[in-house]
Amino acid sequence: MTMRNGIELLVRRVSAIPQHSISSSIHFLPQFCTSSASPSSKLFIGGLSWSVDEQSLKDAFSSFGEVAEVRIAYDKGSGRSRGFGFVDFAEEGDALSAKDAMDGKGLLGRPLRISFALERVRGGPVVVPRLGKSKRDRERIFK
DNA sequence: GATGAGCGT
Repeated sequence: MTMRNGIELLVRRVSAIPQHSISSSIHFLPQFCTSSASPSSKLFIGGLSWSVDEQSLKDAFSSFGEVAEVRIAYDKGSGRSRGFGFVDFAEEGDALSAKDAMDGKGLLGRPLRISFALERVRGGPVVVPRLGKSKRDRERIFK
């Protein structure tokens, strides 16, 4: 568990909690909830044409830097594209410039919707911690 | 031969 993984996990847990009920010490968190500001080398690519495959997606982004991984979400049954995918860059800066340059731009006639990818959760359902009113209870979510 | 926001077989 890296520090950032821990923080992102924490963000996903507290994002469902009304902000006014949370201590002021974590009011900075919403900036991580906005996909546009989340620092990552992996991009979520939405708005893909059904006919875009992983090879053409990689070709469309490889001019911005070394592409470490490309995935397209396919329907389990039919095998058709679900219209979104992921592009992971070796360098975070390349991911940012690719996002800035390609977000809203067309690929095969469809405008791309690009944001930074959420961390894929490899466990079960996320458990939302129950917050109390005491300071000690609030600090429990940092463990 | 379909569909159009979303976060991955």
